[in-house]
Amino acid sequence: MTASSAPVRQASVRAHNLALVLQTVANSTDPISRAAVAAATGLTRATVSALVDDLIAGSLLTEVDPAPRNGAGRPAAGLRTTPDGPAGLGLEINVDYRAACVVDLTGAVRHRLVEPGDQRPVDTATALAGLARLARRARDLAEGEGLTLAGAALAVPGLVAADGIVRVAPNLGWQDVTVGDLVDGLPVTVDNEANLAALSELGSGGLPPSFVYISGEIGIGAGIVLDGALFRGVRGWSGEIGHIAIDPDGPACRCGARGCLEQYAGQEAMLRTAGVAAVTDLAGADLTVAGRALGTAIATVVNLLDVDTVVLGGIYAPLLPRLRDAIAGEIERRVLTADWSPVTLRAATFGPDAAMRGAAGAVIRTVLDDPAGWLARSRAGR
Amino acid sequence: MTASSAPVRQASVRAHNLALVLQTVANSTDPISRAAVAAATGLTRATVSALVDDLIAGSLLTEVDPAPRNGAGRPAAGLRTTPDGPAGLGLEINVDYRAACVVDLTGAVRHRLVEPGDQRPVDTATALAGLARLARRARDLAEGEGLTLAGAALAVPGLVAADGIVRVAPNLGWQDVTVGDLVDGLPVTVDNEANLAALSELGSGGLPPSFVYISGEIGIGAGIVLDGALFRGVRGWSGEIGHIAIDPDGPACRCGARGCLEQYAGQEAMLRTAGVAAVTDLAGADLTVAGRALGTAIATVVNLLDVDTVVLGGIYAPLLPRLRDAIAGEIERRVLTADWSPVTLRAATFGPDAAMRGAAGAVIRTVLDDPAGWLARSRAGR
DNA sequence: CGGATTTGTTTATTGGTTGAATTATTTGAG
DNA sequence: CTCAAATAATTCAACCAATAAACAAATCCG
Repeated sequence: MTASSAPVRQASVRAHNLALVLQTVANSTDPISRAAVAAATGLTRATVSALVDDLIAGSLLTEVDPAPRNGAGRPAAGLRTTPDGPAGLGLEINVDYRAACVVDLTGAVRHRLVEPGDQRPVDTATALAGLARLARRARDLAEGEGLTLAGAALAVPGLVAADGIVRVAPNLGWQDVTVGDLVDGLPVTVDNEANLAALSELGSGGLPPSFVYISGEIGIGAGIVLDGALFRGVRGWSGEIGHIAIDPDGPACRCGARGCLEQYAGQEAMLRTAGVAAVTDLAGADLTVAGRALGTAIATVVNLLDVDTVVLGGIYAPLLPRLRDAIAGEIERRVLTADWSPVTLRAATFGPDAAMRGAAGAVIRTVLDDPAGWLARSRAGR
Repeated sequence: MTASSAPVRQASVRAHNLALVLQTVANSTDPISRAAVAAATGLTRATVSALVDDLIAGSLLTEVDPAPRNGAGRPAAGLRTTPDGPAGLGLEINVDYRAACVVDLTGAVRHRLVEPGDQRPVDTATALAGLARLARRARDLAEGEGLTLAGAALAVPGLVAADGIVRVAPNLGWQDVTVGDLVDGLPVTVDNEANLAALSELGSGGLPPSFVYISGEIGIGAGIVLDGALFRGVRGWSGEIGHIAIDPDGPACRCGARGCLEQYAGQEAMLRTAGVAAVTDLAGADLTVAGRALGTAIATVVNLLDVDTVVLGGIYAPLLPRLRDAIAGEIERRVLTADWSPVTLRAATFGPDAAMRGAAGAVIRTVLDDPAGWLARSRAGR
């Protein structure tokens, strides 16, 4: 059944159009008038006005001075998303730091807290307690500025099941961890680091609605974005690109198989191959082996999913100039359709903050996607 | 922007609920009452009655004797999709035959025409003319029974761009072919054979909403179904699994690369490895090499997409018993999450007719997905 | 035979968009 | 300086579709 098996009533019409108007305003770089929103969406000006009234009353939009216009006519009132409305709390825990940030509806990062420190020796409960402390600090900062947190999202370097339980995060030593209540009462969703980083790239603009983000860290993960939405797979662990087979008889991998991509293009493999100790030293090294393996893997992804853009993040982003030729060569050779449709390789725009920003962005996206729900919840007092 | 950038008016509400009711009836095995539809959809009985009236007037539904029920109460009137309403024309052209079938709204195959014969020596125009002749014969048969063709779909063993142009079908010798008007005025969509075969499996029921169908013919293709819908990729050529790399230094492939899956598990490679001449002889051969390669490829797909069901079609379907161990072994070894979430391997239920049936099914699916549009078009006379 | 029960229809109400008319505010021409 | 033209936003009656509740129809069971 394709017709999303839920009945539609008039209230859903309003909910949909409310989201449509809000997103039209949010996606516009300049302040935009009600009339322009009407033209962009296909709704009438009357309807847009009514919807905008609701959004302003619920402090999701504000009127600002419009972009100056020339010619006759009554000047428009500009609309923008409010910086004072709901905000998203983005959290990240990784091998050598934990971090939090608060992003408002306009997309601006209002606060950013980073606590370096090896998280590995710490046991899970202590790690979660530290994360909760950090999250509460961020919440206090946000509420001190009059922001209302709409929720929190946590980026984890591991496999996260659809129900939010962390099945395994090898580099943190986590196994079957339920994150639970970090900040009293605030709903927390948990997701894979690469997935959330992909979302942050999507939000950065300038990318097509379908692309694959590849995150190079100790492990290698991919966030798959199809038609503007994250593709999580049936159970939540799509994008495990680090363990696709490059050579069936290649070196043994910690996963038990042989010749996984990670054994060629993972951080440790690259350091070993280059014979250097620090990631920064890779900038001068010969990365052909890693680049070809990565290119083979990307060719596989493109053959399967027919995406035309691949974003390289994590340690790959700064190394892309040295990796590009080897990757592009394999794509050229192995992608069946490379002749008609070139594949664009891009370095990620956000550095190490990508996952954390994506997490915060995922929260504000829930508001942008369902403003009616948010208005109802915030009217119900909270 | 996620809110599918189209405004919603009242008419869209009706269109959506019309589709919801129609699909609820279509998905029910037994005749179903208006009250049961209301219970299943969450609409009120009054609304369902009004919608059903429209669907009956437009001859998409008919009243039939209900499934017998015990207990008190007024007996229900049963609802079924009509066998006399719109029908879909499914077409297929392949290396050694062309075929057509007509499927009605109930899913029954009303007519089936197969013309064996090598299509390769024939030039494109002649091949299309032959296809058009076949299609018109099928149409005449359908119209002779009072059916109205809602459209046609053509399955092609090759790469089909989103605009319906066949970029290349190597085994037919086609290149940049526009199919155009086969049956005067009837809209024809063109799609890849594996994609349409996957749709026919989806329609057969008993499958989860997300799975991958792998078609083994001369080439190897995959149809990717995510959440009940075919995933076609950005430009239309997703699922090119035949050319993902199994061994970067393997045998040269006709695509120019080395070690593609097709060189291990394609029909010709399997015959060569087994040292037999006919596909039927493979049933007694050792297929470990092909099975392991296929298993490696499937493991890659599962790692990337996190699907839990893989359907094997084409020549793989009858060979699955001999392939299964090798495939399952590679999946076990290479799928990171194999421990928690087993991958189900299935043989396809439809044999060589799969693509053709899927094509016809794709047409009737357009009616099931948008009955309002169909009613408007058929009211406008046609 | 009559109450209970379930199906299906009728009718008034509600909610949300539309379209036309109206008001508001500017530019520019005479 | 005033008035017409132009553009923005609001108001209001009309319309459409779903809902809720009452009602009619048809059966079962005691």
